[in-house]
Amino acid sequence: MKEELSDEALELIADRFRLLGDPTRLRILHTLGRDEMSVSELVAATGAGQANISKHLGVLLKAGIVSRRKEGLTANYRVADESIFELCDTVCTRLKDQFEQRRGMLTGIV
Amino acid sequence: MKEELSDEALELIADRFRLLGDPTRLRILHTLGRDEMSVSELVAATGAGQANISKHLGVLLKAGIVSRRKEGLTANYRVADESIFELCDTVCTRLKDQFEQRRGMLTGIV
DNA sequence: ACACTATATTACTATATAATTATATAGTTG
DNA sequence: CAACTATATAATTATATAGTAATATAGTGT
Repeated sequence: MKEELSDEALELIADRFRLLGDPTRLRILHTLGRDEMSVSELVAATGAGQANISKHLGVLLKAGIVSRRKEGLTANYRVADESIFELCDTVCTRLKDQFEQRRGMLTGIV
Repeated sequence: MKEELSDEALELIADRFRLLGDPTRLRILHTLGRDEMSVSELVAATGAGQANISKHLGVLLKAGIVSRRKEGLTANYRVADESIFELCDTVCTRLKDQFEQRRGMLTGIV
């Protein structure tokens, strides 16, 4: 039996994928890794603008992918949803396989 | 040691996530499931326009997520990259957990 | 050859959103 | 309180892309 997925459910899932479909957000998440970092640390580490980083962090926070801990003036973020690492690993592995396979299609020609 | 991910690598991974970040494409993939279907079958099953389905299938094909088998006039597609099911399951499970957790935050108030 | 059908492509419109600049907010220090 | 700092927000611009209508392409049957 195939479950019926409603349009709303598909929207929710698509939203989550779209969230991960931005290089700057992936850069933020990869830079954070398992550590906690402040906005300015992320700005320094990624080279992106402060407003841009703040906005992306806001998006990730609202989606529950990161958590925020305020401490005085600084805001410290950390990855709250570790499943994103699994997702990225799956995608990365699959992409490597795919390139390997496509490379294989061309060997023996030259 | 944390691997350094280049901007190009992040782009590739983000591209893949962005590909999955569209409800219509998710609908197509979910409708396909493990079966092979023609474009017109997909059009009928999803309710989307023919041109739209064709375009999305083209995108998915170029990305290697589906494969195409032409048979006379009809084009039959099937999911070629089963890892997408794993990705969707992971996201879906995580979203459910998240909603359950957020629901828990509100219980006992009313 | 002609009509018909299935799919792909093109051109267009509308919408979403990433990046940036400027500004607001709020905590800190003198 | 004034100056300073860190972060967030608003407004703007530019770009990407989803959906659609029209058309092209190509296989099928008469």
